[in-house]
Amino acid sequence: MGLAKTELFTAAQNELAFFAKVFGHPARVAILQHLFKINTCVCGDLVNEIGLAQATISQHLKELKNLGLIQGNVEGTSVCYCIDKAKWMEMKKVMTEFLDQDISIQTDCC
Amino acid sequence: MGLAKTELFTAAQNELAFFAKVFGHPARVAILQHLFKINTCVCGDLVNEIGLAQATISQHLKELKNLGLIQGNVEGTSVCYCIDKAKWMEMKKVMTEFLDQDISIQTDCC
DNA sequence: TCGTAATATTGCAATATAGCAATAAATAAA
DNA sequence: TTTATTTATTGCTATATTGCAATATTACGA
Repeated sequence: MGLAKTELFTAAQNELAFFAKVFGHPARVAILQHLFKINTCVCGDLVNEIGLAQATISQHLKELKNLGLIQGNVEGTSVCYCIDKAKWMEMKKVMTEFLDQDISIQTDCC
Repeated sequence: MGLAKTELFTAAQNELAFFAKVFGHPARVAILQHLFKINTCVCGDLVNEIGLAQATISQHLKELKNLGLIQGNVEGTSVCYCIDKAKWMEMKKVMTEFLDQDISIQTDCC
């Protein structure tokens, strides 16, 4: 029904899926990459950088902010966004543990 | 319109989003973890392991297979699934590069 | 105060996703 | 050949997501 049965899974599995979902759209990937590349707060130019409408960018930023991966600081009429490094590290740990689960496996079956 | 404007983004950004999207559901996370944990082909018991209906599991397996992360080998009446290690490594590289982009950043702004 | 600029929110349409019952397909066993 | 077992597919419903135009909000500057 378009609704994941989260109660069937562990908190860790749901958390990982939640993080991964936010990366599941190229616009959010592009936003995060731009924030890292610029290495400073970004006020406004994301709409020009990425070709989507202002309302759409605002929505994607909201999702990233809700997850805690970015922070928004009001500065006059504009809002400056930057990566929340602590949250990024937390997310990275969760993702890396998942990605590295192949390391403990020695044998092959197929 | 429920449709990502992929043409606005680079191939790398779209590829990453494509990989991430498949991890964006706890059932697929659980399936992959089970395959790693068992460390052998899995024939059938995924439906019991995870609490979803057989048709639903089959759909999730199909998505993982389409992406190339798992292989399905027919064995009698059942189909045995296992991780495709080569594809897993390829995916891991793409994801890790994205996750590690914070390493090159020294300063902080906010 | 009024106008301007930047961002957020609302409301809508179109498409995507998740889930499952029912059914189909494939193969092994009797 | 018939039956049982296992997995895939179909068809459907409900919810989620993406995108944008229009509008609201907020704060600065004249």
